[in-house]
Amino acid sequence: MSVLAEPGTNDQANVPMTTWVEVLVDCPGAQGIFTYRLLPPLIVQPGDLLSVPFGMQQVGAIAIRCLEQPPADLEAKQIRDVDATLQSRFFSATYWQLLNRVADYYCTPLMQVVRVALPPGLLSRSQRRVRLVGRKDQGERIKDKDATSLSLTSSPPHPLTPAAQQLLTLLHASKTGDYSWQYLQRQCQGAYRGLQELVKDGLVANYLEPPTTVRPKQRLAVTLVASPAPFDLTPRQQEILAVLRRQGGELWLTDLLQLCQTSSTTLKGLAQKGQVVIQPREVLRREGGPTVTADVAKSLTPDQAAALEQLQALSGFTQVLLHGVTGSGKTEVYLQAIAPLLQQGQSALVLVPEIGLTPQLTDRFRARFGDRVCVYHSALSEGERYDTWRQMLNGEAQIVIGTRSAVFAPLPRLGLIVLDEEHDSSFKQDQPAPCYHARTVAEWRAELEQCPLLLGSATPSLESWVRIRGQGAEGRREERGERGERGERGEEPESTPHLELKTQSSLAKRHVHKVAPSELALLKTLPPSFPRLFLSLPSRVYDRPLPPIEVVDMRQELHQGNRSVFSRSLRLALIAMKERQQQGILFIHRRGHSTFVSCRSCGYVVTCPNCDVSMAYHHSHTEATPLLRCHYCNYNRLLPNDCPSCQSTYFKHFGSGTQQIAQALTQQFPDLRSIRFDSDTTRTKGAHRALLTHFAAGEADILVGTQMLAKGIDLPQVTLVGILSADGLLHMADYRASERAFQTLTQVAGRCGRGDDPGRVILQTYSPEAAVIQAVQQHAYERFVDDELQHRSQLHYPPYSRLVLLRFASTSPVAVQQAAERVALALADLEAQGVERLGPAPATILRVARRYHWQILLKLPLDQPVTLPDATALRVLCASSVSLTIDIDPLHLL
DNA sequence: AGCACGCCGACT
DNA sequence: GTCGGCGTGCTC
Repeated sequence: MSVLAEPGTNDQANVPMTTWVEVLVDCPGAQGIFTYRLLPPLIVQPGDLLSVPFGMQQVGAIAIRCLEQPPADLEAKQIRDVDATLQSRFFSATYWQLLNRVADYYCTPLMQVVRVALPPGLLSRSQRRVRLVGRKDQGERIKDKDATSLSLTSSPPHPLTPAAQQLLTLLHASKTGDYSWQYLQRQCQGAYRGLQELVKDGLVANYLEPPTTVRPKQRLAVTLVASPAPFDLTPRQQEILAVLRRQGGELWLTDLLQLCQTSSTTLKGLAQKGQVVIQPREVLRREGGPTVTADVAKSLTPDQAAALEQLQALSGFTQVLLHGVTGSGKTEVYLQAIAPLLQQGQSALVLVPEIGLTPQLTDRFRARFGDRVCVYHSALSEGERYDTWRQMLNGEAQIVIGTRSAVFAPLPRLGLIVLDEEHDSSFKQDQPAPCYHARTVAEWRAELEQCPLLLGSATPSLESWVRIRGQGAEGRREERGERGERGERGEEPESTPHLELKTQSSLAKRHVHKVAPSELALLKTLPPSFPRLFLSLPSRVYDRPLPPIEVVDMRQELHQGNRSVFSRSLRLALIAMKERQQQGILFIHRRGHSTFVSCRSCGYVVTCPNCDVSMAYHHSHTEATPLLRCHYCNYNRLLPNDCPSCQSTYFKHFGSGTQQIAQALTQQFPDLRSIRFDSDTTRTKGAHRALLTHFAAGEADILVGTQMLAKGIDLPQVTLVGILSADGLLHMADYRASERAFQTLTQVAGRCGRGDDPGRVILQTYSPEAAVIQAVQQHAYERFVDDELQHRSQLHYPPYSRLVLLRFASTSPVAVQQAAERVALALADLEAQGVERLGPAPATILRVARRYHWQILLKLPLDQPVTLPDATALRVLCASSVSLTIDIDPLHLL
């Protein structure tokens, strides 16, 4: 029983008789609008997701506009029929505006944005497959006289070419005698010719598998029907009815079968006699977290109470920055801000950097709000994601906790969006387009939905800081970008559900095969003035102090003869910690064992065959086979015994990673038990939670890990944090290196002293005089921000400019370079508009996974509009082997 | 994205 | 001469 309206069930009478529909198809390179015909039983409205035939295949599409007449410029025979409705009525007017804005700003075709907004699998396409004909198990046995020709051993009408033979062998090897055409093409040279031959001989069939869309999961339920008992019931049947009655009259078929030890035939008999009804029911696949004990609102500190009060006084769109030091109880503020909304029937969206890292946050929400909390992230199975998404459409107020893609969750009546740890860079997508930042999208969404956006962090990003607090301590510069007119976007007339959905620019120019705007419209928009609010939680709950941070100069350690990775301070602190039966955290910047392996004799360094990087040494325990792993493409190889270059046996590894530290720890502190917490040990589903649970249960004394430790985990027993070396973070060739270092170090330091026992932090470094280290030590966020903003402003980096990164990639080193140079030429006249161009230049790591990378970085001024060439126009300049990605507001300039 | 149609090098 | 490579172009 679907909770969603079926197409055309409600106001059918109001809908004009439309028999044609204009759609956007899910096919890269097929931008623009296509018209389809609707055959009578189908009724479609703008925003419905459809399945349509397109060329040779079957693809997903979105209805944009309904027509009462076929377009004049198309012949009737050119128009094909809509195949089916996949999902009806899910784009509200504001939601549609949001998607358009994202597509527009990030220079992405609208359909790509729709794709990230939908659960995966909803828009699937048909697949070309090849299968053996006449296999016994396929019940398609061919007449006897032909049977000999089907056997692999006997000869077909004529000898097969090698390609055909190879295909046949492949197919015979498969259990089903069936492969996707794509797979066969990869496996076999000249596959196309071979296939034609085999099809002609009738040995294989080439067919199109229809799209397999995710659907609601159905289970058979057995329901008792009140009816006079007939006389012919067997004792077994009577028994079953009795069981069913005792269980409340309704059970899942499988449960009933198990309970009664009976067969479905027996049940069918009962159904035939009208005693029960067996019918499919929709079930929700939901990720069932562990059951948590309910809790109630905690009493608030004065700071928390003040923040909450101001939050609750808000109405409409306001951007709020909640700057709360580590351990200041931001989560409790979120929880109490959401509680009344829920009671008023409003929903809330909570975005977190990585859901696996914060099982505790999810647990707290579940404890407070029970099953009105849903999690939504990419680690869910396709079915779970689909069901959760679909359930949001049913209109019940709820809370969704999710990672960046959840910013598109179709929640009804949004009352609040929370972005926790808003400084975290995983809110930015940098792999497939659209390269969106969830914070940016959340801002638009909050504006469109007229609700507050709450950004929370102990170390806010400079962008958010400047946006909400203004230009910095001395009212810096000429107040760039602060006095823009209000963006016109918010004032667009809202389309009503029965009107067409507007795509920003496409409808006017049908058959111009571009939906992309002719310029990067966003870049012309100055930051509009908007309501904003700054909230601060300057101290920890229960007046717990922030942990003192002791900076240890590792150069001094070395001078005084300590060559260990543990300074004397850290060593003593570890021993003291163990004595007091407390727990600690050791932070290392790098996973694996050591950074690279090289030959002492000739200097040869083992590098990845696919990428221009050295391979990392991985050695989990003494008996394990040592491996070399590329951290860029995950290529693995065995550690060679001797140098591949000079055959010397002096092979040594340099630098230290989590594995090595964990080993050193067990060597030097045999009674300290440690758990490694990095992306190697947490790769599997639920591993985060499991490791944290073990640690919390006291099964280890020390958690050894990487960046992951910095992400909001709350472990009250931890009293010691050791930062093995801060230097790896400091010396990154990136304008954000300082900001990131400050954030990571502050966050890691903030993991201790969250319980009743005070904490302490030992920060080891070779550059104790670095400004970042000083600022971290003194918990001086604002001073750090002011200094950093000075630098950014001098160098015209964000937030005093906006960056656009053009990334070129290709397997051909020549083609990428040419493409980058040609595009650079095309961008030459931007200088007149005040744009700074850096590059074209080879990327820091030229080759990753066998692809060569070049890039161009543009710095756009904030105070003057810029018109960039159209994205598709730039792509035309590149050879077809070159892919061009446009990354707006990139975070990583690798 | 697929898949077709259409133009140039190594084979019968 | 043809076969068979894959470089452009279209899909309502």
